[in-house]
Amino acid sequence: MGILERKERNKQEMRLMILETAKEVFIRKGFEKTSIRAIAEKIEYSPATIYLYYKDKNELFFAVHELGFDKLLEEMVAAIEGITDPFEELRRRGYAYMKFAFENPEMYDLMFISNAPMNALKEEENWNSGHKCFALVCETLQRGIEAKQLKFKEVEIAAMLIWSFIHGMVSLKIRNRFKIFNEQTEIQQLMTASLEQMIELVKA
Amino acid sequence: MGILERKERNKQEMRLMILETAKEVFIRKGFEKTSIRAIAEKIEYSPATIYLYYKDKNELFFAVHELGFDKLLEEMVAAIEGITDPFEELRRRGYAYMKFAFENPEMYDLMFISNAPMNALKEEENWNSGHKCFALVCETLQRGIEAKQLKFKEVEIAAMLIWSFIHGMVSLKIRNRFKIFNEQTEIQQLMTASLEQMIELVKA
DNA sequence: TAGTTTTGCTAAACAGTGTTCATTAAATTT
DNA sequence: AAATTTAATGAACACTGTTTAGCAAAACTA
Repeated sequence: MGILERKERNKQEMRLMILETAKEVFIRKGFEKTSIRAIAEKIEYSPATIYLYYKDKNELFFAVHELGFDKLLEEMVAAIEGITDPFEELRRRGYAYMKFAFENPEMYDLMFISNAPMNALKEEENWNSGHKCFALVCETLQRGIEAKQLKFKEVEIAAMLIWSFIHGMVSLKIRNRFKIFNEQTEIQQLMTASLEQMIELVKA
Repeated sequence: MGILERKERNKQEMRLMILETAKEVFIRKGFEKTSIRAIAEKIEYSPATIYLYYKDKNELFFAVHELGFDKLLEEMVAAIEGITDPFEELRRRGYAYMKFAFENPEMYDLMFISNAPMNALKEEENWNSGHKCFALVCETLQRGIEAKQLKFKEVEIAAMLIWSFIHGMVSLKIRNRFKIFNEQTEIQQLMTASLEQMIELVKA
């Protein structure tokens, strides 16, 4: 039955085309300003067609946000290449996370700030994309705690504290709240210094 | 010229009515889902009338977000009533900030997560509402540093670190990213424990 | 091969959004 | 009483996400 296979292949190709176009438009124009119609025009299909492949806009952008997690995961793995010291791992992963956010602000926004992808997540499902990244950080923290290099006792608390801090910093930057600082303050520099300070604070 | 005065008064009353109604609708339905038309219906005026008092939706919600800052400021001041120890001040203000976010999640969202109010802020203007709150925290931190109760040397770094951490935690909660944790994890409890851990970490 | 069914797609519409503007009705001034 | 200023609006514009009836082309069946 080669026909069915070809059809399935075409379907997947179409899904991919929509997905990549959505990603491209979304990164260029931002999530809020990206319309289904704009994506449809770019792939030269009618807007209604998109709804044959994705349930709604939230579901489409959930798929896009998963692409972001693939990339982040990759970079979080690459960040500790050749490293064995858990503490150094933590530092590198902290910087890698921040770097990702700086280089892909729109994608970071969709992944960790925007409501869209979480609205597509049904109550009983769990957030697999998130889980994988989170597990990596937890492993690093766990080893750091076991090696007594960190002033933490519980991984959960450590994970929440570290993640919240970096996410807070990055999201305040992305959503423009660092206007609160003095005009001449070099924000990016201050962010790096804060991350360094945080690393210093958790060192046992 | 009593007529002109009455007119000015009426104008201010109208602005206030729009503002308070906007606040009410927004807190109930969330920012994105609050429409100018819904506010107009509630005050029994046409949607166009709102545009005679506020330039656009962003400007109206900028005004609403300022109400939030008035309240937060109040609570940040009240939080340290009768306290003189800078370290205890920091703890109380940390909890007060978190409590505010918990009790007014929609308002917190508008104040610190949503794009809307910052879009209403012209490039040359500065964010006064934010500044006042920020100054309070900086004072507390400054005194803590001077009293050598904190492991910080620079207020800017301290402020960014502490604020980013609490904001990160609160915003990850509000935007549903703590789904990343185990299902049975008691998030609110973990958040308190993390805040306590953080306070412990910065203690000199 | 001819007829039937299935598939993939779309035009058009629905119900909503923020925003603008000519027009009206009322209040104020002359 | 007439002219002017002001406040408010109805109706429209240009969008948005989403649904649905209908239409060709492809696939299947006789």
